[in-house]
Amino acid sequence: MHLKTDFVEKLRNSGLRPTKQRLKICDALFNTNKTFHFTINDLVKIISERLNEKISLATVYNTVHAFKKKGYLKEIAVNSSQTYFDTNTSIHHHFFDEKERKLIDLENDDLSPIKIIKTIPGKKIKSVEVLIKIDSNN
Amino acid sequence: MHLKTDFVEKLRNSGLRPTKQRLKICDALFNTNKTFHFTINDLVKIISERLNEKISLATVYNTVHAFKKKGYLKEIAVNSSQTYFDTNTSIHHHFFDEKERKLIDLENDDLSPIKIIKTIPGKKIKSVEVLIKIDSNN
DNA sequence: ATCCCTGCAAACTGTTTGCAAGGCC
DNA sequence: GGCCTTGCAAACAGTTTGCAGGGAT
Repeated sequence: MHLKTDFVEKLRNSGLRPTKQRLKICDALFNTNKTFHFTINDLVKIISERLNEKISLATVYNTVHAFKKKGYLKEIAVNSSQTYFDTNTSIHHHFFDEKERKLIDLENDDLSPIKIIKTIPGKKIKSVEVLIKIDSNN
Repeated sequence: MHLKTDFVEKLRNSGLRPTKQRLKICDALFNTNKTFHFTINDLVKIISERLNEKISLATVYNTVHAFKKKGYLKEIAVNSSQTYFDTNTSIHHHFFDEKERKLIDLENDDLSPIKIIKTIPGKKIKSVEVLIKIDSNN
């Protein structure tokens, strides 16, 4: 588990002031061993329900974007109605459960390696994302 | 190239009435040998600029969704700010040029085959999408 | 003291919906 | 005639922005 002082340092090191709100958001996002996936809405709910705190929506957006820019969060393209974020910033891929509207990590071994043969002149690859949509059997 | 009567039949066969608006949209989307990628906005522009026609936004949305439901269009998850559609409904993957905001098809040979080892109990795979974001070299 | 950050409300973008008028069968 | 479709405007959801007050350094 992480200590509050870790977060303070983490923020300071990235040039972000360790405000009360940002520390709460760190607490909600990173104070766990496992990575997780969330929308802004999820995060607001977690903050208000689990941490019993109220942080302005604008601040949550600001902070999530700041964290993304600093590389602490990754954005996942799922569909156009909601933006999903992932606390696991390493290269990995996802299942998306359409019914539950939830992302599930794929480990490296869960997928054959992806080799891209085609290249586009003057362009370089920035990211490779595999999204596997799943649904109930019935 | 397609004849107008082809579109009339196509629509009728899928239980959609061949209205003037839908035929125009067919004309804009399918009257070409090559597949293409578009947002609703792109489509509205094409209709008004190239075909010199004005179709209500609601109708464009209705029609695109109807075509998608009938399997004539595929939706591509790129990011959360805009929905992209593809007239190529076969299984294939994409580059997304972040600067140009444009999709580029990958042919089957352009990518190593994707094997998914992991399974989720009670769930089946509905689709597999690979999105490769690219950007300028400099 | 300075500059950054927060919170509120208003604004904005892309999309959906309700409903009356019109078009297809 | 009956039902489907269109078009407009209003509504809506998620996100962004402007700005005044508050907090960190």
